Amino acid sequence: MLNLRPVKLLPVREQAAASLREAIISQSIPAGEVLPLEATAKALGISVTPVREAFVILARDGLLELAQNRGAVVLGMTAKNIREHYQIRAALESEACRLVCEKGADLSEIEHCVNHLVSSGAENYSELNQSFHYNIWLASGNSRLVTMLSELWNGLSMGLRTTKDEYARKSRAEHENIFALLEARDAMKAAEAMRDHILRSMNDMLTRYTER
Amino acid sequence: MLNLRPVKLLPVREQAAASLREAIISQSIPAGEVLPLEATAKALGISVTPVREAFVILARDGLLELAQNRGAVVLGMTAKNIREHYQIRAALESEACRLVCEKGADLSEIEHCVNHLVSSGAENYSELNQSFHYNIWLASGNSRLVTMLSELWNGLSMGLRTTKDEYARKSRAEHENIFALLEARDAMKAAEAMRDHILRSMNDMLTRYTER
DNA sequence: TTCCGGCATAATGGATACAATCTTGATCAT
DNA sequence: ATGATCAAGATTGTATCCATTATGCCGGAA
Repeated sequence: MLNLRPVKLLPVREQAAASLREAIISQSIPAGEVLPLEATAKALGISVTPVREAFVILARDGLLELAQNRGAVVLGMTAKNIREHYQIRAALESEACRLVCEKGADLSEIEHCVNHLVSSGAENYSELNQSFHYNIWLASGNSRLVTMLSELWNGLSMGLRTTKDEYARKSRAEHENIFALLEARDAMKAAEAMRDHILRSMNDMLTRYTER
Repeated sequence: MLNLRPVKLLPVREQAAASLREAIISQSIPAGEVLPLEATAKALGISVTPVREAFVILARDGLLELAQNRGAVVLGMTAKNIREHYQIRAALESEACRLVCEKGADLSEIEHCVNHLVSSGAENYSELNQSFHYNIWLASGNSRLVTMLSELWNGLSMGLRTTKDEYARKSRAEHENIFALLEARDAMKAAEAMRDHILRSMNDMLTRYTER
């Protein structure tokens, strides 16, 4: 018989964290705002306990600050924030490249992503881009690295999607270059290329955020 | 008049997290154990609400796993765990060195630590070592990096203190070398030296953990 | 007017009690 | 021995309650 029982979803704290994350990075909730405990619980249709846990998660993700007796303050995307975020990503992702080279990991998934990125149009660029990076993290074999980078990605990178074609084209070329270096198992150069790739997109974001 | 009111300590959730962290990394609580909610709350002399938040914190630190409806499971210090931990530290700390060089940060605090490390005995090696690393993080100017590395340090490095003199001597020489490269503002070499330093201590830890 | 201090309100941090759901282990029949 | 049933215990989420603390307003003094 068909089992129609609803699948067990993520814990409520995770769902709440996801909802709030979405709202914060899309700036539906402006920076500086404080999130009242009961009000947000009511708004999400849940009780306060999982909301507290969600606040802890988001604070660890760098999206909130839990100030003493003053509640959860939404942190804005200041230039400093963006810079710090990308510097950390650069460090971790270049380490991932190094590990991939050193352990001679399988590259077929990564190659797949690169090929799609080159051939397909720009409409699903964002997903393919994420997929490319994610598969490198996976291939590094360091699961802790994967979770940390996933959290970072959710924390800010998701809210800072590149839309300009110009950037997408540059990115694509860099992806091909990185893949070639991974294939050559050149740990140093691959790590350096990834670092440059991420720091360049950091600069793109910074100009986009300051020029408006 | 003298103010004898007790200073406001950290939130209870942080204290609880610290206590449990200590217990886990010192292996007072063996790996695989599950931490019952009410029992731990009672053991810590607090209520369950902050304990839940502490569990979330420790799960993010990689010391616990929050399994669906099965509570908080203590994760052990397997070789894989240690390797992943140090690889991430290596990435972040070498990035810190790079940033210190690039921005030409003030090195006086770091120099101070090195001098003390060289001159003083081995009894307080651990604190001086931590202080050396911490001041590099600070000098990088990336506050997010500081918090992440602090959490990592609390998560595992604290529980894996080096005691052997042999290691301490090697470490000291490496610290001097790193400082010299920082002073020379040689970002590449300083980053590489820090990376090697941390990966070497990783290997020391791995042999210590597998040889017993 | 401007600045300072006290007071009242409101919200947080934490405690506690409780309902519902899930895991688990033991019992029992096949 | 194997497999299903079922009861006990734990977790997850809900609902309040209380003490402490931040904050804003108001009034008085310089």
